[in-house]
Amino acid sequence: MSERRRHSWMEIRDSIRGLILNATYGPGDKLPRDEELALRFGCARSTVHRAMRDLAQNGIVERRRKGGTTVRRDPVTRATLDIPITRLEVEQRGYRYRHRLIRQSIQDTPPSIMANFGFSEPRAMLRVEALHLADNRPYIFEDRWISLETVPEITSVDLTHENANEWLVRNRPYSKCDLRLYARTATAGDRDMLQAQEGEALFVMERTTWIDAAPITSLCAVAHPGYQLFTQG
Amino acid sequence: MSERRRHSWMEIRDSIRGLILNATYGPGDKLPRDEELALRFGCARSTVHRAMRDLAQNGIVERRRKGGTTVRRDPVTRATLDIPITRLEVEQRGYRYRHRLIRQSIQDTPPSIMANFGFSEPRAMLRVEALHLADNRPYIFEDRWISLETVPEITSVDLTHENANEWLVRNRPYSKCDLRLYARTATAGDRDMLQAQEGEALFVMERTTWIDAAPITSLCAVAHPGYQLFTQG
DNA sequence: TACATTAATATGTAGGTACATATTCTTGTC
DNA sequence: GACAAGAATATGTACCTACATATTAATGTA
Repeated sequence: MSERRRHSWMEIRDSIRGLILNATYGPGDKLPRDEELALRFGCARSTVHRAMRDLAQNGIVERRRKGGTTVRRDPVTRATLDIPITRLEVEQRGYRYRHRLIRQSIQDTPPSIMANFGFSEPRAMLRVEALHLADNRPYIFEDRWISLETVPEITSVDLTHENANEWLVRNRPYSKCDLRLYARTATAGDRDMLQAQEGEALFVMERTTWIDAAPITSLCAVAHPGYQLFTQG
Repeated sequence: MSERRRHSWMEIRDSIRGLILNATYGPGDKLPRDEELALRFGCARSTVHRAMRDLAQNGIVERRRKGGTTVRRDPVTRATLDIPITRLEVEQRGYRYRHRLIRQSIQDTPPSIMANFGFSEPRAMLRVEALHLADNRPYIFEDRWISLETVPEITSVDLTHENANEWLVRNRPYSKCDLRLYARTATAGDRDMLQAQEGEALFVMERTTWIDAAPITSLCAVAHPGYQLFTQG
């Protein structure tokens, strides 16, 4: 009698989302337990769980052990940004990539970098300033600080040849990454470095990474005028 | 004899990542099948699968049915951006939120919006221009186009009271979202609208959403000078 | 050789059981 | 009433089996 067809977790997810959409469960409401929903939908709890994980990941619901599942009170637009290594980005646009090391020295971290890492005291780090070029035109200028404690090998890498961006991404995975994006007006310094008109709007990406609690690198990347960052998918 | 302790998928994930990091498997290499790895690590295939899903999601490996798992040739920095509804963003910063409808009319889509949606022909859509304010100071100006076919009810919503941003996010879930971020120089129009100095750098977010293949909305949001977008987590 | 058909295979998913873990709720003690 | 200890409970995970599905590889046919 009870026709037990197999339900895909995406079907279940859409059903649950439907319940939220048609206001059966509104923002802040508690959803039934997984087991209860499984019974109701005629599927296994693991399938409901799979669906719920997806909804939670997409910011639709929040889940807490024992606390149950609640509909998020504040919907968000959640987007995944892929920031490829710069060489690849340049090559994918059909340009020839080049890279120029501008400066490299060991310095104490300034307040901005301390803030990014959450340091209360300055620390000595390797500061690397480099320019990425696309067909010999400036593409991105990066001012990067690298932890000497977490990444001691970096001092023996020839950064004129291999750039720090690539070396780190290939050799130091990170477990945490903070990203900060904003617009900045080009200064006189940018004019020479990025061939930007003074006063032109520049896109800035600040990125700080850690492996567990250990700081790896913090950088401020300023893109050439006209640069766009986008998601696909 | 064979001590079969339970392995968490995160342990397994870290082990696999370790294999990639210490160059046992380099970029482009094919990893062993899940089953083989499960045997090697002494855990269930499902645990390896769980670990692999995480690695795939974070851009470390790529998986294809029958094709197997390969180490991504081009590492990426993957970050999740949460863009809350603007009212919440304002209120979380401790300001009082207000919203002003500037203009509202039905127009044919211009080329830029057609490009965002992938239209080859212009279509009539509802264009809504609105300003979000924080403590009566301009916060974000949005120029939004809403599909009349996908969202017919929108014409009967009073957008002076409830803003389109919130109405849509609460009433129209999207299955696909394209995001485009860049910097733009303030024009004379921005000066009045956003109280920006002419020539100042402004942060722009373009966002286009669909439900399945049906277009919902495409908007261009220009933030006040000094605005920053960041991830946390 | 070119192309369609079929077999082989690695990942993906559904269902189920048992237990782990993090909270919340309850109860006891002062 | 305040606080600590313990019970209750919803989600999270590990393991297993059986199939589903998407591709690649192999095979057959013109």
